[in-house]
Amino acid sequence: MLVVTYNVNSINSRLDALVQYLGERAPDVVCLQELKAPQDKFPLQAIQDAGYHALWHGQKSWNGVAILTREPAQEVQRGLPGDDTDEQSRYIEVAYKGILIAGLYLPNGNPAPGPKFDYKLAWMERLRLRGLELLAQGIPAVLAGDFNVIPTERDVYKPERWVDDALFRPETRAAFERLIEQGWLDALRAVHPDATIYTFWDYFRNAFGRDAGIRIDHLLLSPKLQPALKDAGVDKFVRGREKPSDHAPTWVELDLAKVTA
DNA sequence: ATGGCGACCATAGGTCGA
Repeated sequence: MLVVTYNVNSINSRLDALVQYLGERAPDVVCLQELKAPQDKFPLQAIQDAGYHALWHGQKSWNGVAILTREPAQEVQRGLPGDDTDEQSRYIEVAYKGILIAGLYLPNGNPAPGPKFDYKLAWMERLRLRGLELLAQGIPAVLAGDFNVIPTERDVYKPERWVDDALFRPETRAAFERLIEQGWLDALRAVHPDATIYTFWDYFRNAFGRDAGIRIDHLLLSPKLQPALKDAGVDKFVRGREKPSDHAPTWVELDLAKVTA
C-alpha cells in the first residue's frame, strides 16, 4: 500500500499537477495539506474522476486537510482533540483497510517567540496526547503530514540559518522527539539513515536548483505498522515541474500482510 | 537586515507561508 503526504499549497491551484501525479503513481492513500479552500470549494468531481474518494476539512483562505483513498474510507476524527476553541482546519483521521491514517498540518509557528509559536507548541502537545491514545488503542497507525518540524541538523541545508526559526528551535525539536519516544518511527529516516533528504524548497533564490531544502513532511509509523515498512522516499520530480507546490510528495510503501496483529 | 515567490482576499497591496 502506497501512502503519500503532499502539501499542495492550494488544492485548486495544484489540481492539474495533483491529477497528473495520481495517474502516474497510483497511490492508495494521499494526505493533502494546505487546501486553501473552504469546504464547498474542494474539487471533488475532479478527484473522483481521477479514481479517488475524499474526506476533507476545508477552511477559507488558509490551512485545510484532506485524505484521498482508492476505496471509501471511514472518518474517525475531524480536528485535533484537546482545544474546543481551535478553529483551524489542520487534522483529520480515517480508518482504511485496517489502518488508522492521521493527516495533519502542524502550525508553522513563526515568528518565534510569540503567540504563533505558543500555538504551535500547544498543538504539538495535543498531538502527543492523541498519539498516546492511538498507541493505547493498539491500532496500526500512521501520522502523515506537513509537521513544520526539521528534526535534526542533517534535515536542513544550512542549519545555522535556522536556529531561531520556529521549524528548528530546540523546543520544536524536543516536542517532536517526545512523539518519537512514544514509539512512532520516522519512516524516511529509518529507510535512509544517512541520506540527505528534503521535502520542501522555498520559491525564492532558486532554492530548488541549489537543493537548498528542508525535511519537514513526515510519515510516522506506530509499532504495529513498523514491520510492514518496505520503502520510503520523496517524489522530488514533482517539485521540478511547472507551477509546483513548494513541497514534494513524500511516501511510504507498506506491506499490509506484515502488520502486527 | 531585507527580499525574493506564490497564494489568499473586501483584487490592491497587506498577510501568510517556511
